[in-house]
Amino acid sequence: MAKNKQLTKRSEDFSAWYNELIFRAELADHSPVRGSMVIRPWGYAIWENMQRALDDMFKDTGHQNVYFPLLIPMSFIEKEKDHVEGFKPELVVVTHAGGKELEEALVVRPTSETVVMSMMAKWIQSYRDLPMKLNQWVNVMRWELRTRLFLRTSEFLWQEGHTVHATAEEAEEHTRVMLGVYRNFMEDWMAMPPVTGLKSESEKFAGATRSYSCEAMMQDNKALQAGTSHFLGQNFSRQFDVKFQSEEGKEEFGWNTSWGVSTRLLGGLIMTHGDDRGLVLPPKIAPTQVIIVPVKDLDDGSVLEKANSLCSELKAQGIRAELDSRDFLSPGSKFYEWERKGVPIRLEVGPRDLENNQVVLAQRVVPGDSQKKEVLQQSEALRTMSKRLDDFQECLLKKAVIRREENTYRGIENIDELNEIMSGSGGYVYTGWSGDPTVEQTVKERTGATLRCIPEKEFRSSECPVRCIGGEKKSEMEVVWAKAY
RNA sequence: CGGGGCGUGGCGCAGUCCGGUAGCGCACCUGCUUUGGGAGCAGGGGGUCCCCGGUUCGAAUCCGGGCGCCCCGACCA
Repeated sequence: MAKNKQLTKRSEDFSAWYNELIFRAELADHSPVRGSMVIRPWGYAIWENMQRALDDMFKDTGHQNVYFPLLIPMSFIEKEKDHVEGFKPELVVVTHAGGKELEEALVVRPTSETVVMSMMAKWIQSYRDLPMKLNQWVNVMRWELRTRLFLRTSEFLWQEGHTVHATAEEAEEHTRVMLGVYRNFMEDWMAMPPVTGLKSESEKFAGATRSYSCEAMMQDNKALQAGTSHFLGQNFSRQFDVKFQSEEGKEEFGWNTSWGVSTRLLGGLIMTHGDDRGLVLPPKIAPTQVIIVPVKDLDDGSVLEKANSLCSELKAQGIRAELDSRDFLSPGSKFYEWERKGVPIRLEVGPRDLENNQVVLAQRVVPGDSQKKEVLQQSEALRTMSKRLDDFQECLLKKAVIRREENTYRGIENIDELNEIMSGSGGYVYTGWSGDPTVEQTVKERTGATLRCIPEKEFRSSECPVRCIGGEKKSEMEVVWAKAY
């Protein structure tokens, strides 16, 4: 009977598992408009926790939040040549308003570099106004032919940071600082360890001089580009006249950066930690960290009373605890529901526990994946809860790092070998590369893998490969290949 | 945009070949009994069968046209 209540297994059909999980965990739903989604309360609560953590990190690195309008004049988008070419196919354009055709079409923002720069040009006079570091939390729209909840929808939520600096060095440095912020956030909060590095010319942001990215490995061994940080050079400054007077009194163009992460991170979260029973949430971003389920209340209501007091005591410790007091569901059905939704720890309280001052504790994930419940003294449960949540968080990160390393291949020297890995289990493959874009193209065509990034030093192999994967030339750098979302 | 599949209570489907009272599971509502891993019994509510047209005494079913969604490819956070 419980058969159709179970998720499709990851091993059977990863993609079906992903979709089902989103519906069953009540994270999101399809909207009436093709390709866009509704984020439901549980999914949005997770996003809010992520936003809060990121926002604090942005503030700590000297940024201020702003809001720029949804509509951007078409002419703005067209100013930067590469930018317009990159975005043109995805633009949603407003041509009519107030019952009349507009004189100039307006674009629903696909990203806001152009409008932000146009305003910054007005606000910046001298080097004393620099650096200017702004961020906004907004929705953006890019018309997509093929969409998937969280991973690729026509409208999505994100933050976009935009900064102006007096020197190229400072801007480049800031680009990397923000890449680091993203990486720390993904590791410390989401337990989703990315490989970070530089994008190749063909993969970089439309309009950027250089793009850096965080590439997180999903459980199907595909890479998810989970955050990007761009050094824009003076490309936008020159088009939008972002000028300042330097200390020496000279007029100069500002140097820009932009960087963003989106609700796509939620897709990454699902595919990093989710299992065949449902979502698994890192405690730090879980809307509910501990769910308390009362089992069979007594006539005097003492079970519910005890459950309630445990909940208050956990809350007093700053733990996000909730009591599930719904009386029309059986305890078992609640267990499944909260597991599906990924709550890290569950406490069960019943008449038996009342007598012995104990409580039954079940963790969503435990080392070794056993599903054993523990019986604890109530005092001990209260005393150790915070540490358990920390350990849980740490355990998820460790598991994810191990999984990434187990599916990483080094010392691969030719396309055939790479192809063999890609047509099998997949994963991250490190090889040498001459820097020749035709090699990149060939690899893509023959293996389905794309050049994810030129990794930062700490990810590189101890010995740099000597041969380019293309075979003919010498290797100039080490790169990471993977199939990608 | 090319290839494939599907549109039937909220969800998942059967019924379509061979036209004849619109069904099943889950969910939902009411009551009683239950409650330590998806409760049981009894009763109940809910459908323009994607849309438009045609054939027919009669269409979910046959014919014509349209629309939508999903999957697979090229483009993308």
